[in-house]
Amino acid sequence: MPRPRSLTQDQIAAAALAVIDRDGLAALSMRAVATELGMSAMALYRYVGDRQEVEGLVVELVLGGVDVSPPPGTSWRERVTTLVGRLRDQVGAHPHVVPLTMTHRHRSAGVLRWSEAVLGILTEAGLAGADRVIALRGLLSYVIGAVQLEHLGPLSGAGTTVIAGLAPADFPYMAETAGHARLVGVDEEFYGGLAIVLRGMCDN
Amino acid sequence: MPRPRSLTQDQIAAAALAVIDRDGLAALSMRAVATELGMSAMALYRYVGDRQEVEGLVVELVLGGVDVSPPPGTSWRERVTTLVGRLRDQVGAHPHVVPLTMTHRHRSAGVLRWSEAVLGILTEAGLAGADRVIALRGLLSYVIGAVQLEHLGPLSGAGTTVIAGLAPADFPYMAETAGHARLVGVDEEFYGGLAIVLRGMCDN
DNA sequence: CTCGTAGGCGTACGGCATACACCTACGATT
DNA sequence: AATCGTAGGTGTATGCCGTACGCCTACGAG
Repeated sequence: MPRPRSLTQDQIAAAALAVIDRDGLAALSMRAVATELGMSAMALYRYVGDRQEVEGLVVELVLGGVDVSPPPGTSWRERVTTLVGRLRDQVGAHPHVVPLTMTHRHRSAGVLRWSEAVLGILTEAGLAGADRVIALRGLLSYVIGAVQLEHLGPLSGAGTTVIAGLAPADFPYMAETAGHARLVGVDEEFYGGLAIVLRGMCDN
Repeated sequence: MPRPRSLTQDQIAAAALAVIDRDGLAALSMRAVATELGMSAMALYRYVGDRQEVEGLVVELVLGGVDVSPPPGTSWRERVTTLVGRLRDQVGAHPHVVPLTMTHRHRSAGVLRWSEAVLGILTEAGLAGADRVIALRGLLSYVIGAVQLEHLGPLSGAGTTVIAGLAPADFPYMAETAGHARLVGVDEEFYGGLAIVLRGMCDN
């Protein structure tokens, strides 16, 4: 009966994501999102309960965009690798939202869809019961950790600074490893780690 | 010559951790830490540059407390498992700091010491070069992800809410897995996933 | 005993999330 | 076509936050 809505939650999510992509996560505020939409800050509260909900919408926008259709691939490992890679790419396209993805991951329907797809493949691989639970959880753990390691890692080489200022002689393995690490590309590292997890998951 | 310092960075870290443990991460503020120490907020700035540095000190306090002395154990897998378990326990003792550990992990000398110890064991296991880089990174990814999954998971069952409100029929595997998941304890889940990673890391 | 240094504090500013009261645009009803 | 109740949008205000700045003063070296 009354005045119709002029905004959708998707538009709010898109505006918030635009702010984050452009100005960084620290710049995300109700005021900034409202400005992005050409409205007053308080108008947003007709559509969301609070700032946390906006963050949740952003995560859903990013994670919900992952294609979970059955991927091609001869082996189940290849297919899981494809799904994992798609998730990684989607997050990688918006690196600033990484810290949000963990705090809000559990509320995302997108993650649920993705997990469902992965579970289907794991089932085909012969996993069931507790083994399958642990395998999914292990895989999810690896992906979450690896994405973070990749995107909120050194952050302008601060990590190297710590190493350098801390008597390299006391950390012979780390020093040597750092040398090798520079030769290993981020993709190789990510998919290499993934291969480890998939290899350990079951025998066939 | 002048007035001596009355505070150490450790005391600041301990005070901040006390605030976090008692009132949650959201309650961490310069004012709260200062009150905890019986000082004015601005007095803290004689010891730290900004709030981020306080957060870093907290992370270092938590992560630096991990015992990295060579653990007993017959196989290298058992020894790595011990080190990983110690790290998990330390974080588990202060669950509210979990979100901080990722943002500040790369600046922590404690993580460096831990990594060094793990690298030593991996080397004994016969790993070297790029393989060892990838193995360490994979292990770290798993630990980071698993700890997060464990501690900022459902958060009062919000995750289950999403599943329940989203047509369980569309997620047959998830529904079935949720049933099994309830029977798998958090420890079993964590160490089961870890075993997967360790199994896939090398052959011997 | 004196004095320079640096510790500690009070105040203030700009920005944040958001509660609340208000005005008003609008579609359903007459 | 006129009316009216509802709900959208806004302005204002409150109480937090981090932190810049300038002051006072406790202190140890001389």
